[in-house]
Amino acid sequence: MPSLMAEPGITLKQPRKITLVASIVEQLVELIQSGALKPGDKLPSERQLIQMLGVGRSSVREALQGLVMMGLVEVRPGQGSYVKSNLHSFVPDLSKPDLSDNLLREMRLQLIEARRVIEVAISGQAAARARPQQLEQWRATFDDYARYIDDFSDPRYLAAHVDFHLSLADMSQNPFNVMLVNAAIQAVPQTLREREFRFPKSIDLRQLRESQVKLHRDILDAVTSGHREGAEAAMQAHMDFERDLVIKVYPAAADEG
Amino acid sequence: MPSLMAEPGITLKQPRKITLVASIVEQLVELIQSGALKPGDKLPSERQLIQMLGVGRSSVREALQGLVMMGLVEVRPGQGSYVKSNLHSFVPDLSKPDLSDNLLREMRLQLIEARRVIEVAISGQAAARARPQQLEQWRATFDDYARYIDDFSDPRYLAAHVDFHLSLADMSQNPFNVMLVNAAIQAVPQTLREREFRFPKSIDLRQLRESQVKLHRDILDAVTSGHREGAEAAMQAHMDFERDLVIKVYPAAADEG
DNA sequence: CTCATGCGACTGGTCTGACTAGCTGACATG
DNA sequence: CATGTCAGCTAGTCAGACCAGTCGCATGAG
Repeated sequence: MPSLMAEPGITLKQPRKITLVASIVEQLVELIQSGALKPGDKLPSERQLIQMLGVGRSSVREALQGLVMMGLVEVRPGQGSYVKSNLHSFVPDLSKPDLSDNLLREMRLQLIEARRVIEVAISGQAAARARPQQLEQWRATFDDYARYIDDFSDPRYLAAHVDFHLSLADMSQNPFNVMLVNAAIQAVPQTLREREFRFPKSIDLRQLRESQVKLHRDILDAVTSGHREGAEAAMQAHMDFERDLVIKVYPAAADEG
Repeated sequence: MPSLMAEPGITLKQPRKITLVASIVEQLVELIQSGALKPGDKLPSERQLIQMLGVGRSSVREALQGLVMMGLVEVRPGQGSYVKSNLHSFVPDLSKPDLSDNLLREMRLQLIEARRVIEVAISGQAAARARPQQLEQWRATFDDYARYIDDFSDPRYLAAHVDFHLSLADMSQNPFNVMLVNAAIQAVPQTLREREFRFPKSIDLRQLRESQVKLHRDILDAVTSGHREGAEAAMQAHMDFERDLVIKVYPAAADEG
């Protein structure tokens, strides 16, 4: 049989194989996010879900268990499963293609606003507390970040970028900061990952990359040199840049009630 | 048969009923938190776990699914389950009784430090953005908080306290803030919940409660009146108080390397 | 000897059916 | 009308079966 190796010029994407349970979780989360299931609502019983979904009970139960762990759902034995009633705001799914550009823009700005608060503070704390060995390793992470930035979808780039911010939080010597940054990063899934970047022509990609590398290098240098205020300012600049980028890429629409 | 109703002077606590799955999750989380299972380590296979635990496979699988949702574990079909390798710092479990008082003190101070950053910013934003109807509902939450504070372990008190901070985040009109506050609160489990409060005699409990109610009322008033700086200052004061309380309750030990 | 093949023993993924325990509401009984 | 009972729901758990990947090792072809 002919070899499949080294076929030139073709790239195959491995098919999105998803587990049954994950797909059930996905559907239920979407129902909650979309508001079809409101806080306090009763979910269909397990037996009903089995029939509606055409799957086994174990799959349904594992999916529900997942929702419980996410804090979205509460099960009451003998009664049923309910959407948690004290769900305040639920973070919208940025990956949903039917999100209007306006809403998407809004979400990204909100996320940047929230991240700014914690990242700036963390940056300052890291500048004051980072250990030499951590700084050394962090620089290597930055090098990876800069090396792979040419392809925004390169997993190595994405991993290095996430690692850059997580390591910074780690250097603040406060594990709860790591937790918070991690939570925030989890909320950026499709913004950085699968979603295609469709920049307007007015954006010079090469210059964009250079700016971003510079902004990160500034953070690196400021934190490394131990200047608290400088580190905070550098992170502010990074966040300002991201905010302005979102504003440029998603120009404000004309509507608005 | 004699009536059980209206027996005066007795209070019954409902027994802590826990689900099998929850107990398995608890055990595994503890193994990871304690470091017995390190990032990248392979968990026992499902079949091994059911023998070790003496439970059915569905229980084990649901527990694992929970760990996956918590982001602690990753399952690779055909290979096994593994502790996620990119766990940077893992938030220590404040409920473990074998944590030294020193470490416990440290953890609480760190959590307060992290919360201070986000809560202060959120408080200011909420002051500027809260909607009248939200403020009205928030006041009701505060009333509950103040009403039930006499018993720190009363679920209604705990729920109201959590709700107070979540609602504040909600009023900042940024869902990601709610997410972050929620994450932080999740990290305070045993600090506020099951762990018994053992205050030194030097602490006047009645005065403590009064102070805490006042601090929260100050936040409520400042946010309600829309004074951004005042709201931030009130939250600062709240966090300062909590920090000082920890310092008082857990006096610094003499050791330290 | 080298390396590919293929088999067997593992892994998790899913389904089924059965049984328990707890909740709820209707209905019969006093 | 109040009370207690019971039938029909609910989730919790278990056991066993089968599938589909993965991995390692023995075996056989080159």
